[in-house]
Amino acid sequence: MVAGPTSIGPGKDRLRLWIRLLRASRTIEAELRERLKKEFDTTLPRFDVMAALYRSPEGMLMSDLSRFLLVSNGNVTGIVDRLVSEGLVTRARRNGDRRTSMVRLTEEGTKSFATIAAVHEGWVGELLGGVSEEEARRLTGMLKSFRSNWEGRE
Amino acid sequence: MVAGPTSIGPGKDRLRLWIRLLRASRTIEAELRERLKKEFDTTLPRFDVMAALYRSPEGMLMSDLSRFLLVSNGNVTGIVDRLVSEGLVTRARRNGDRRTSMVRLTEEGTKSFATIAAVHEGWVGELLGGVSEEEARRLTGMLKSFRSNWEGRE
DNA sequence: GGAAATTATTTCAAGCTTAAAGTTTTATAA
DNA sequence: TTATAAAACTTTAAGCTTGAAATAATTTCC
Repeated sequence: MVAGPTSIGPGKDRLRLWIRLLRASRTIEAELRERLKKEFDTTLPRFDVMAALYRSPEGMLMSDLSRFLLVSNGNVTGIVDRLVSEGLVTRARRNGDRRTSMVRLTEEGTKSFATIAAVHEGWVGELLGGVSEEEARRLTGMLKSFRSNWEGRE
Repeated sequence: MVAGPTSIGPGKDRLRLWIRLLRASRTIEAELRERLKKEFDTTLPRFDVMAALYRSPEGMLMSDLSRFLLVSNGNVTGIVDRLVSEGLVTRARRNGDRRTSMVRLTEEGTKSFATIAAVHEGWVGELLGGVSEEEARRLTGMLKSFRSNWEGRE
């Protein structure tokens, strides 16, 4: 998936784009993962879950998290389990629907995330330093559009 | 890593770009992974390794593979182990340097990959259909540049 | 009301992934 | 030489990831 096109033809430019896209995101992701580990002894998936919860102080259901983060249900279960055992997150059973539980950041989790997020934003700024803010806005716009074609069919 | 910015400020546009980039590649990657599983009973990492080997009929060392695919050494060991056990790849010890072994596609592996790659290219064309070929070339160019800033330091 | 379907979540097995530690082989250099 | 370092690779432990199966609670509808 990270290799170059194996043939030439009509789809060639889109294939090249996809390979670039994947290499770029993997490279940046690897660097961020390494720094999160070294500087804060945490992981990207934990960071992702905490980021989602930080935006929803009222809490999120497990299924909200999995939908929002584009990962499977079972995956979220494990990550939340670990965050709970580290005291960064709570799972509160609900009276209304006893199948579900509300996941929230603890006070410690909130403080911890705020610290990490500030540094993280700086890292991203650094790693994407080759793109001007203006160019970043244009690229963002392009990326916004290109999913709509096929997503949400079936 | 997939959530939106948690603050506003100077790095905001780059952070937005990074989040878009990651969401886009994760969405496409997930779709491709699912199709590879359903249609060919294989996985993305296996496909990646085979794609790399397909470009190098003379073979690749394990370390070549790991460098090219941007993954760790130990990771490649496991994937190649499975490909070998499936008869798609061979590991040939070398006379010159007995620490290393040359990894090559078998005849079956070559045929299998060619089939899958053709279909795969079509999928990418479909999934990136919202981007014109012209636009794809421009985006590719932009992505090409934006790593050079920080990569290869230290 | 009660069977049947749906929804929310967890569990499980298999595989992917990394960093770190271990093994074997080759290169360096005193 | 022959110790020491370096290189190539594998192994290991821990965690991430998925899809499928299992569990439990709620809703639907006869």
